[in-house]
Amino acid sequence: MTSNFALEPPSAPVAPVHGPPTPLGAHRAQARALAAGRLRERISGGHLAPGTKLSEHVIAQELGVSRNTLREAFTMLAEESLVDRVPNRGVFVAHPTAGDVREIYNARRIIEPGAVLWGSCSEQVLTGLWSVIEAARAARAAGDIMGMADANQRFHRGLMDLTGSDTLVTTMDRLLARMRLMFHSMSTDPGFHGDYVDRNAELLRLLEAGERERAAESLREYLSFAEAQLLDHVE
Amino acid sequence: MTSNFALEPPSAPVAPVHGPPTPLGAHRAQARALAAGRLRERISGGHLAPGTKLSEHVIAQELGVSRNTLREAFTMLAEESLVDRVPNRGVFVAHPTAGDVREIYNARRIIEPGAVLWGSCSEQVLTGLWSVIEAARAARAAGDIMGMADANQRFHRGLMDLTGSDTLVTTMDRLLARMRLMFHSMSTDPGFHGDYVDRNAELLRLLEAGERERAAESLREYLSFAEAQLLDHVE
DNA sequence: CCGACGGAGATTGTTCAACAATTACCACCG
DNA sequence: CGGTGGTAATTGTTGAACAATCTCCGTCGG
Repeated sequence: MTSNFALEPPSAPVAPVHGPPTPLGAHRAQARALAAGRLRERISGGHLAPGTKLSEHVIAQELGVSRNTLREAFTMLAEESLVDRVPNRGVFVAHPTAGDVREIYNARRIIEPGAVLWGSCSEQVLTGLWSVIEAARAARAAGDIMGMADANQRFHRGLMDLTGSDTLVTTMDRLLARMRLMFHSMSTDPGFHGDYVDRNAELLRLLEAGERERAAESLREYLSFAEAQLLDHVE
Repeated sequence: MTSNFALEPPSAPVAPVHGPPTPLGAHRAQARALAAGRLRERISGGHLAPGTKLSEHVIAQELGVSRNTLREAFTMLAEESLVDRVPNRGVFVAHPTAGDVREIYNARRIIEPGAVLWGSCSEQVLTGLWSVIEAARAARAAGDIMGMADANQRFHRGLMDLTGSDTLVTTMDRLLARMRLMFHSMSTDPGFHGDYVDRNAELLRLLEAGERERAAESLREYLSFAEAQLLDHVE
């Protein structure tokens, strides 16, 4: 049980070692990532309700992977806060509470206005954002609630492209994935994503006009409003 | 090989299931978290140089865990970007490039000034930050380079407490952990963390005085300066 | 001398089977 | 009706096994 873990030579704490020569081929099936992806889809898609227990034996069989591989997938999803791991009890689809809503919006109220205020507005990113607005309008015209919600999430994710940081894009992706968990319990609510489209468009207009402070402040209000609306539905 | 994955009933996509009854005891040893923690220490502490290959067989033996458990730990560390996983080649201690430096600072230039500009300055957080400044000054007086670097990191981590968001605190923790990987290659540089102490103190003074915009802008300049300095050393 | 070729050995990706510890379920009993 | 005990199921972890892949090294040909 006493593991010394003496990998490095005592005389030279930082040994000069050459890293991964070249990140080449990656053909062999990566069961872990595939399993995690399948579960992610199911969870984000609302096919697995929050709180659902994910039995190792059952899911492993359904996904066609071994229990060990599935456990690695669970480890990934747990790090993404998509599932909760309760020791000796199992893995459960995350069940966001009111506290989680506040937590998520506390984060969004920093990074989204930050991206708007300090990001770099490349032509490419802006046109991308406008195309998302267009998709949202089309969805609204078609009365496609799911499409509106989806476009709204893509818009906020797209804001992170202003930062040029993969870290922030990933952080936002995970935040939005957690939000999706809640949406599926209330997506039937008519007009829930109603005027978001116009507010997003207005935000983008301000941003393009160089009125960043106004855009950021507007976004912060928007987020607080959305948070309050969400908290109402979570009680 | 064809896995249907038909857990949920087709008629009721969102099945009502009760979540984890109560997140109670957690006594049984969690080898995975312990192994990940040990490795995290070794990596962040600079005892494992960037690029070092982490052999499953060797590390598993040294940590006293099975190869499967170690793999779960690797999965955690990979999600934290502390190690790189190269398919069929192995796991390597992350080796930040110049691009990674830019990536990290692009993120920090958003969330840190965001926290300063929009966070809530509770008395508790402010005194905490002042105590970190104090520790930094003590370290500087003692000529303790490591202590200064450590206090500097604790300061920037402490800024995230202004946001009240665990997500952002965790994000910053991971960014700083990646930064540490680079520092160990250059920590001997005299005066590398020299005037950071005073700049942090000035930042905190501005924040306390309610001059948030000035504080945020000052922090952004500071971060760009640090980034440039770091990029010099990475070539 | 140098580079292509090839094969043996080591390492990773994944699975399976097993066991102790813990939990869940349920019948029994006061 | 509530506590109690026991059995079955589940999780945490291990060890061994196997195919696929990579690494290394010696050989051969130019």
